[in-house]
Order: sequence, then C-alpha cells, then structure tokens
Amino acid sequence: MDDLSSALDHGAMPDEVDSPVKFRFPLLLRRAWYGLNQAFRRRIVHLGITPDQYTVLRNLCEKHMDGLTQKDLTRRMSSDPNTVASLLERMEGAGLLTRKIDDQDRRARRIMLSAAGKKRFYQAQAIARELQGEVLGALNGDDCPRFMHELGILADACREAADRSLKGTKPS
Amino acid sequence: MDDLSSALDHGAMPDEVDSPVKFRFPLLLRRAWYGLNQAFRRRIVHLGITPDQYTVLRNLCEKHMDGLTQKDLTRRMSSDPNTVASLLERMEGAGLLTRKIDDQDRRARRIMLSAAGKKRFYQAQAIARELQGEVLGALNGDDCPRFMHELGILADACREAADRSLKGTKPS
DNA sequence: ATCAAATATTACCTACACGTAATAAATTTC
DNA sequence: GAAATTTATTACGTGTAGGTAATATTTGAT
Repeated sequence: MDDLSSALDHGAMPDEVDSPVKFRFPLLLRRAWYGLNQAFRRRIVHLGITPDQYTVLRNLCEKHMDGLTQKDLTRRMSSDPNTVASLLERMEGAGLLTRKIDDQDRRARRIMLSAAGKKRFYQAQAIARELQGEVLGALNGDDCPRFMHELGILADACREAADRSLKGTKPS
Repeated sequence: MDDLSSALDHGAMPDEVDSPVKFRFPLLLRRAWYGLNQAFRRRIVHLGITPDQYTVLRNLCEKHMDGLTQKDLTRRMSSDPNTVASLLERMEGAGLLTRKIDDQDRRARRIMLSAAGKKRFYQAQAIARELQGEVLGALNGDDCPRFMHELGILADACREAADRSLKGTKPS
C-alpha cells in the first residue's frame, strides 16, 4: 500500500496473534475503569459531587481526623498535585472542606472535612457500596480475593512502570 | 462532633470492616489504570501522540481498511461521542487521519488512517507491547489467562452498571 | 410525499490528567 | 548563618471525559 509500512516490516500484521483482543489487559482495564466511573458518576450526580471528589472525601474520612496535606492526598489518590489542587479548590468553594496553612510546615496546606462534606460522603458511600456489590456479584465469590490480590500486583507493576518511565524513558 | 453524622447513624464507622483498603476494587482499578496510562504516555510523548490517540490508531489499524464511523469508534473505545469528536479533530489537524462524509449515510463521517498515522501507530505499538510485557511479567504466566477472563467479566459488569444507571438512576 | 421520531455529529460547558514554570518555605551544605 | 537545594503549592496550558443542546440526515408512519 505504501512505503512506510514496509519500511518497518509491518505489512498487514494483525495484533491478535499473540494476544486476542478480548484478553488484552489495557483494553479490559480501560473498559472496566470507564464503566465503573461512569456508573458511579451517574448515581451520585444528584449529590452534587463527582467520583474524584468522592475519592477525596473518602480519603479524608478514613481515620484522618487531623486532616491530610495535599501531598498526602495526591499520593493516596494515585493522582497529581495539579489535579488535586484544582479539585480541592472546587470542593472548598462548595463548602465540603477547608484548607489551612499547616502549623509545622507552612508550605503545606492541611485539608479538613467540613460537616457538610462528611455528610455528603456517607450519602455517597452507601451508593458506592451498592454499586460495588452489583459489580463484584458478577464474579464467583470464591475467586474474588485471589483476583483482587492479582489486580493489586498488576496495579503496583503499572505504577512502577510509570515511575521508571519518568526519567531516561526506560533504563533497560 | 456534629449533629449531621449522628443524623445518619455514622458516628465513626471505619470502612475497612467489610473490605480492607488493599483489596477494594475501585482503588486497585484506579491505581492500575492511571499507572498504565501514565507509563504509556511518558513513553510515547516523543511520537507526538497520547494514549487515547494511540487507541484511535489501533482501532483504525486493526483490519478496518474501509475505515470506521465516529460512532463505531466511540463504541469500540468504550468512550463518548463528544470526546471522540474532539480527539479526531486534533488528530486530523496533526495529519494522522482523514474524515469524509460517508456515502451511505451522510450524517456519519468515515475515518481513514493516513500513511503518517499508520507509521506512527506501528512505532507506538512496539512500545505498547514492551510495556505490556513488563507489566504482565509481574503476574505468574499461568494465572494470566484466568485473570484476564475474570477482568473481562468485571469490565462487562461495570459497563452494564453504567448503562443501567443512565435512566431511572437505579431500577431497584 | 410528508411529517414525526431516531440517529450521527458538532458546539459549548465543566471537571480532571498532567506537563512546565513560578513561588515560597523548609532543609542541607559550606 | 547565608547560599544552594529540596519540597508543597499555585498558575497556566493542552488534552480527555462526558453532559446538554443544536443541527442535519435518515428512517418510519401515515
């Protein structure tokens, strides 16, 4: 067809040879994550929060009465400082939390849940649990712990790959 | 502390009782997806494309010489018509593909990969395969097929939950 | 043929992901 | 203890997720 593909020796090589479409990890991961996220978003839209905002609320609510810094939150959410900053800005505007300069480290800001934020969290948590139950119900209960263990291994491998890819692109 | 939490009977109920943090599905899924996406983005940035653009290229390249409509692409990517539209607009501007009105249905636009797009895809595909190999290497090879099968089941369950959540919010 | 309903896409909006650069405060180094 | 480095955050930019509404074309009912 063209000289470009032949230059790379990729005439008409289907990808399915070594990994059938239905089993490719990135595809399945994307499908699962987008689906779960969308389902949750649609179910909590009436609470005026998004899935990511719920993640913030959950992290703040889980035995962190002294609050968290944005850095802590960023790490716990597998997220990014920039994203977390704007997320918290919106949530502060909505009255779900407060940000105050940390006493020990005046560079950092300590995030504390407001009463309204706590209430909103528990409302959404009931919905989250219901949804999680529906989804995990599709799996044989006995297989679940092992599956989650393996997903955890892969999640760690993904994060490590991301960290490795930051500098030097791939240290062989 | 406040009257709001007591009003919902949620004094200080830790979430870990029925599902340890390390095993919660949404957390693991988020961590895996963000990590994988970030790793891939960092490894292909020099090619001038993003992971989502790669997904477009892959779908167009996989035995669809007659092209796909945006609707087709949207479904195959587990994505959204709006997102796909702007994605394709950028990619068309970058010369990776062309959009022309479909002959059979003049509402639709048929997307065709350009030679440059095809070349870019094969360059990125090598990187994608390498990355996938690194990540899946963390898992015992024997466990892989079963894991992928189960992940597929959950992915389907997530999508179905999302579809169910569109109308009626939750048909009880 | 005509009008109503369904469908593919675009336009516009808000929220998030994440990169780079700037700012400010802490820590290390000399 | 002042200067250099590290670290937490913000400011700003591009790209993606996805909602609503508008537009255009096709399909279906009359």
